Amino acid sequence: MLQQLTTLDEATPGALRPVLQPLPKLTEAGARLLEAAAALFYERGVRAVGVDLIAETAGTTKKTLYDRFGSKDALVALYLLQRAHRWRQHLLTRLAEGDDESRVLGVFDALEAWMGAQRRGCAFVNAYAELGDSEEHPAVPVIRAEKAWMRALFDALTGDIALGAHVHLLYEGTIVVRTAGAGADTATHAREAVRIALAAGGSAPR
Amino acid sequence: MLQQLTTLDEATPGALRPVLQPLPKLTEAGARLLEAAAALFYERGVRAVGVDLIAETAGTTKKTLYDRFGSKDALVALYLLQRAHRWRQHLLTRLAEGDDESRVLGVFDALEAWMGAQRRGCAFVNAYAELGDSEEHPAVPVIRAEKAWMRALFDALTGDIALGAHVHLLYEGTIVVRTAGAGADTATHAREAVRIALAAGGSAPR
DNA sequence: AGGTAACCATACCGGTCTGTATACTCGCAG
DNA sequence: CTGCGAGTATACAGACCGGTATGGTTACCT
Repeated sequence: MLQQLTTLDEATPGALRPVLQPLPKLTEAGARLLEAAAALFYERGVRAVGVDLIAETAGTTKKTLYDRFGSKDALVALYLLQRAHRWRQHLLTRLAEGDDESRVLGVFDALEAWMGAQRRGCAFVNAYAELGDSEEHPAVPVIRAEKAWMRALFDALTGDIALGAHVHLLYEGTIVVRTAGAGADTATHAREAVRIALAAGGSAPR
Repeated sequence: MLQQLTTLDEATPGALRPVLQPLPKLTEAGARLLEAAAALFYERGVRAVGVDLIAETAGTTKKTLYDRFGSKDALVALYLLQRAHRWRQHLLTRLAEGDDESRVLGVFDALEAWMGAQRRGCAFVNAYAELGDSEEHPAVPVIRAEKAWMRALFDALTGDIALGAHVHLLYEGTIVVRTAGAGADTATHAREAVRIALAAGGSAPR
């Protein structure tokens, strides 16, 4: 089952295939640049962070940045690609060692653990919001692929398309409300909502 | 009931009170500026739009913009305030003339009608994503108030806090998935999810 | 007639943006 | 020992940013 999940991307349409491509190998300074960019992009937003700051934070120069990544847009896309990679690793690790009663609820546990230290919500939603109407930005397919992957995950975990869609809506809603909302009890309500959805879904969670 | 909803803000904590303040009266050029800013902000994002462009689009000057609004930040906050105002008006109008079977589902119908022509998702979530770590931005309380208002609306419509939270998660998730997701069947799945939540909530929708 | 608020037009400020260019050092493999 | 990839350092281009300053022109109100 988990083996199937880790290769879930290959079952998705061709447009989403690149997401599975292994992350490109980076030089030493390149890795520092991506790490610095990721932290800054997530915390302040991709438009609010300039390449000068990224290079300085990484202890290197703009020259190296452009030699390695070509453009800021490409760096943004790679940042999201790496983040998706890490989130899936975190998720699948948690699901592997989760208790058997419900892997679906395990996703929400993993989300809670993941977001515990991160106050800025979903990096993909944030990036999409900032890209505006530039639909041709290289990060857009990465964002869409991430959402499609999560939806496919819930479909697989619940074994039902409607139920998967329901839980996926709860998943995305949870992130939004936890971030921009006020409620501190979001996690509790989300878990209860998932239980209700699963109970009404007819099939027991696998 | 609807009378109660229209004054829902007054029941919220003091911090959210300013949201109820009537929209300030604008001069002629001021109104054009706000209208131009609203369209540009929503379509391209608040950071991507400069005050020069806003003034030019409105057929006026930066001088007038700063005379009327004081700062770009204040203009952003007012843009969101006006948008919240219009969304609530749209929503309450639709709920008033909705069929009796379920006002909760009516919210999702109103959302569908509202978002039909708008491709950029939730203006509040987008703005929050762009503001980054500047928590002192004047738009932040407007955003939080909007989410709190929607949550309070669902609480009132369902008559149950847990159920209101559940439906609110579905509501926020629907916007995200419809925008950044791929699924075209989001509306159908969302309605079905709401029906399940209501059926399991115990109390019939009012 | 006088005052005032609104508006238009234009120029400017310091700063920042992405991206490029030049010149140098270092380690290493052929 | 030579060539080259990688990295450092600095400077610069051209555009754009939010915000300010100056001045002139309506329209309305008392």
